[in-house]
Amino acid sequence: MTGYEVRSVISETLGHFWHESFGQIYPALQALEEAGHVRRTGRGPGSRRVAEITASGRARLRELLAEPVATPPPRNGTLLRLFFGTELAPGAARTLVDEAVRRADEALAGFAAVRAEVSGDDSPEQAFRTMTLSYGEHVARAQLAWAQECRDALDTLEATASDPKEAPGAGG
Amino acid sequence: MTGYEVRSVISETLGHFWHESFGQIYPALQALEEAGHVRRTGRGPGSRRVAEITASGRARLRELLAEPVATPPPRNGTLLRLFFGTELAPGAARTLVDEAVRRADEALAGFAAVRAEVSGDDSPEQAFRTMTLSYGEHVARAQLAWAQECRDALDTLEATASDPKEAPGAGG
DNA sequence: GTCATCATGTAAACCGTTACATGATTGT
DNA sequence: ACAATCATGTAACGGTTTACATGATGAC
Repeated sequence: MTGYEVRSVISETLGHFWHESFGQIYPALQALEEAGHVRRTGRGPGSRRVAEITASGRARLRELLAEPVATPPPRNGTLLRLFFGTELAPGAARTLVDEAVRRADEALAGFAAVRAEVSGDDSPEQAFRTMTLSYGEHVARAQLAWAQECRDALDTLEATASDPKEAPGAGG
Repeated sequence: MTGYEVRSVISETLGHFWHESFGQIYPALQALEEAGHVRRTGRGPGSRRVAEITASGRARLRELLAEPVATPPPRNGTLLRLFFGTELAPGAARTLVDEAVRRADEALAGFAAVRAEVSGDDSPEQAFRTMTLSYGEHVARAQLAWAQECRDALDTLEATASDPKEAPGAGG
């Protein structure tokens, strides 16, 4: 694969849970070549340099995969804004929730397409790929359910705000 | 609040979706003071410098909260390792899933404690706080359901690997 | 007295994105 | 011709963590 192809495959196949930019990939490829973890051809047509993993590269991959999972500090911009909901302009909270729905719907549509592609294959590789896919589906569905709950909560909030004396749901 | 307290409140209240380190907080507090967005007392007992938000600070907060939500490129270490499941040592995939279960269980326990604390209050602030809490709960439950699915898939994978001729679930 | 916690700050290191610079190939 | 895409790289910039340095307060 070329560096360019590495990036395509990452965004197409791991896109919903991983990301690498060219600024990471090309220097990494050079370092890996120097370390003997990949072999690269000279420049071919279109300046392409095809890289191939070596035995030591595969060993290094296994080493890295065996390292403990790093859980980076969370930063969820939607929740941060929602937390400060009382400082938001009217309707802004609802917009945030609507955007979350749109993102989750889009994600689910993408996952459905991949599902259709990979179904029928029962190799171990596909089993593992299906697990990562399923994670995305579960989380996206959870986000949709949560968003619906939020919409209801925002309805209640608006109702009580415009009609402070009434108990919510008691009509008016 | 002191910078130290800001950090405590962030990790206690927003901990499941946001994080700030001292290296961010203290320089930020200085910049905010210079910009007139916070007012700070001189050094009190224990060297504490108490900061308070100003009107312009609150305006700035609203400005920042109105900015579009940035969605950083995803990087999920667990899924990355699982994707390369065939390169993993035997049992490593299961360990990853088990760890995910432990993390989700811990998170849910923490959420339950907060739920108990904030229940009964129906102020707008609490409504928004409950939304962020509920997000954590929905996602954590989705992760648990996913993990159970993964365990089943790993069982099937191990069964077919040790007994390649048998159809999965046909007994033997 | 000493330990944990409260408290403030600085600086180096790290990681990663983004913008830039450049050029080949392919389709229209 | 020209645009889109393929392709490789470098460098600046920005945000964050981590480590370090320092000291007060309160509990035991």
